[in-house]
Amino acid sequence: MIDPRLLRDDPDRVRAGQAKRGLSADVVDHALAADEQRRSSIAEYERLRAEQKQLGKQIPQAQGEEKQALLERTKTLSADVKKAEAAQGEAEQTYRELLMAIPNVAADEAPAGGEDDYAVLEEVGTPRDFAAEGFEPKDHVELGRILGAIDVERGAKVSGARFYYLTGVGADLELALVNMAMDQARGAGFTTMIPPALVKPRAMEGTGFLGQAADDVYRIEGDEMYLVGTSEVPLAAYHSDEILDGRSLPLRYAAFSPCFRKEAGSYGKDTRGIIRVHWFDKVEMFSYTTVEESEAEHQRLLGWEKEWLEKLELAYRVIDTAAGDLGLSAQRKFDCEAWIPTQGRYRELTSTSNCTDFQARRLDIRGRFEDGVKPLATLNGTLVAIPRTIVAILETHQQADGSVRVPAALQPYLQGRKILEPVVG
RNA sequence: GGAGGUGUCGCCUAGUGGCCUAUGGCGCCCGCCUGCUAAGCGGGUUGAGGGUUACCCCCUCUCGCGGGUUCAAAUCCCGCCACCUCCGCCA
Repeated sequence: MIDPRLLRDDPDRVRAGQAKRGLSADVVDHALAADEQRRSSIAEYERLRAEQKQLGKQIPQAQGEEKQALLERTKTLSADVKKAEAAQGEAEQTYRELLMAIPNVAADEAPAGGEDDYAVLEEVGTPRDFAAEGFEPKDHVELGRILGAIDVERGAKVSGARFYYLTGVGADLELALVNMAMDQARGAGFTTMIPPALVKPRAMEGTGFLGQAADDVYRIEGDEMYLVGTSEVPLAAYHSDEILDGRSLPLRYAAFSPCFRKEAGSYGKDTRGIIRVHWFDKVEMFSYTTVEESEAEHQRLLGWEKEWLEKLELAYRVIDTAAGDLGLSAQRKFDCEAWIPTQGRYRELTSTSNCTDFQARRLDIRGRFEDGVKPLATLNGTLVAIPRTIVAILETHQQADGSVRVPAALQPYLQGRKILEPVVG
């Protein structure tokens, strides 16, 4: 939810924000009108209610006919108050729905436009030149089969398309990556977390995943529950309805959790392998801080993501996502994209978003500071999304014989293995 | 899933229809006192919204949440949620 103050005092900024995302500004005008309506209905209700309270006080003291007259008047007043209250509630809800539909105002620095209008901030490392080395790289599905690491056929048999089993060294790889990521996060001062992956509507709604993103969310039939698409959801909702001590900030959490995505609208995209799947595990970083500090915190999250990719010895680039490709809650987003040899292009491995006070307003997360109580800022960033990271590692570090070199930093987490050897021909 | 109990301000707590504009304590903040500290004394201390706006001030809502009864609800009634105890089931 954007700051209602901003909408009222500077609606042009909000309109500009809509335009930058390629969205209509109509909702802004509708929300402004609803705000007017809401305020006048509040005034009307409060006027009647004050009168009712005033008269109510006189009744116990009144006697006889005077009392009868008062009772007569308050009886009709009582009905008016009820009506006014209902009208106010309705106006309030209309306003709130419109306000909630407005996405966070993109940062000035974020590029305008859609998916393809990102800005490349930097490229780190050099994509490996397999032609120069004299062999054709195998893709991760083939490598996964040779190593006995990934079983997509049985994943499809048991759970359907876009499911997989990690087996043997594949399973070992996930556990190694998770432990390594958690060690890095712990070392950076994060509190480690294992959050629930099944949440109530409030958490989903509060993080902005029930708007246009709702198609991508699994809902549990018969219960008002959702499977999270990222642990950002339970981590943001963790402190909902709380007022945190401003001196305790920033609060940083790193969570390991499964993630579930319907991938609606992605039919035909990335159908091969485990680049795009309905379920995967992830270690996610999450920060609570002040709006003023959020930009610096965003850079720190990006820094930890880069540190992570460098330890895995991957070639990657950082992009500044265009406004139209930001989630509802985000004001700015950086993606780290690793080079995938068999695709000949960079693919998103991690992503970090600054949601400023957008989610905090929806979830009622505030901080107490010397100058009062204010909504906090929330930020999230991927440390490791398992399947894509495995894809990048296998494809990047493969050798001509189908074996895969283990990056030095990962070796201690893989029982000291330096090479993953093929188990089938 | 069944039965019973509980839910009041950061924490504990008083409050059984109008004098609740919610009590008292702890903690916290400000001040006084004081070699230092502690103690003592005085004051302050839920949050949201509206009006007004330099500051102040006024009003409404907020006793787990939502309805209802009533001129009037923390208080009575109904539903929901959370926690506790017991039973059943279960990894």
